Amino acid sequence: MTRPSPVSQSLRAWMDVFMHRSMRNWHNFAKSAGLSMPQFSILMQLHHKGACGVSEIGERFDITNAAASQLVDKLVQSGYVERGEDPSDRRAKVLKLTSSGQALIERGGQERHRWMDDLVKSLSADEQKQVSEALDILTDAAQRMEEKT
Amino acid sequence: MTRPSPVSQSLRAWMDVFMHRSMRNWHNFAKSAGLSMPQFSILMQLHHKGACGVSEIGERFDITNAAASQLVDKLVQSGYVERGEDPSDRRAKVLKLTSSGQALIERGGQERHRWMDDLVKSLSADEQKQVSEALDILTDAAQRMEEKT
DNA sequence: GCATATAGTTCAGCCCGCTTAACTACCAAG
DNA sequence: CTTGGTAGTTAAGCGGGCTGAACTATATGC
Repeated sequence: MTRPSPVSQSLRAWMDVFMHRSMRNWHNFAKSAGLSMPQFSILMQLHHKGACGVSEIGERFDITNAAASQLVDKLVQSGYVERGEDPSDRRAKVLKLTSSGQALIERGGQERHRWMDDLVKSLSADEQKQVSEALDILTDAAQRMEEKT
Repeated sequence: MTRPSPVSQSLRAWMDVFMHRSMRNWHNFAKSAGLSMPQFSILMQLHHKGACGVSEIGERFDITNAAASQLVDKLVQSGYVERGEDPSDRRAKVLKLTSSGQALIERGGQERHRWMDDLVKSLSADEQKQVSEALDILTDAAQRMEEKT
């Protein structure tokens, strides 16, 4: 058992402080929009990764294509997702957020992150710069790791 | 509507990526343990806040006591939670993690930590130092804010 | 052209989470 | 002791997520 590095410890501390609160915000927002968690997760997924097919949804969430198809269908009927044809493969569908879906995700982001603005305001200008740069480094690294999986 | 500062934007970007990843880890781990998300959330709650009664579970997750009672009962039958008597109030129950439940939560924590450690390893030494300092600043600021509320 | 594989849909059926309502057991105040 | 409130359980019923299986339609390799 190797000891975790200082960075890992900082990361864990950060996570422990904020995980619970953010999770609850996220869940409550989905619920208030009349969406189940799986449904909202799909919207998040489309927002993050852009348009994709039904099978990719299934793979991401480790469910069958049947389940993915059914979930997507509900989102289509709710007006949050557009299910278009793929011109290069007439079997495939192209799923993308509608403007309504986009707006929902953005509104969720605003609500979930409002407390972050207050947090940022409590920092000095120098601290803000430092934090900003460091978080960009982390975000880039995390996205690179995500792509590799 | 004021424009978010660069720091806020960095913070939001990071939290988006981080939450997305964390949710998936969490969900997969719960699933692999044969637990639903609500069930696993209750275990997390008990781990974080310690023993409590059934009604407190209901309040935390904004569900009726009936629902809380049913969820808890499943966890008791799975051997993760002990439902004991409260000597000071014979109506109330005292819910706490069994050693098996404790072990499960800790194992879940290790899996999350592994991802973070991998993330840290993908950074240079300079970047690690920078990130570590920044996260400590954030965590301290957050805790100061927590105290004021 | 034909066989096989792939993308997606539909359906029956199951389990789960949740609510309402009815119930037990207990506490606490008059 | 009675009355009213509180902690928790149970049961019926609803809707949601998920699966396996059967199906359509399209793509691809021989």
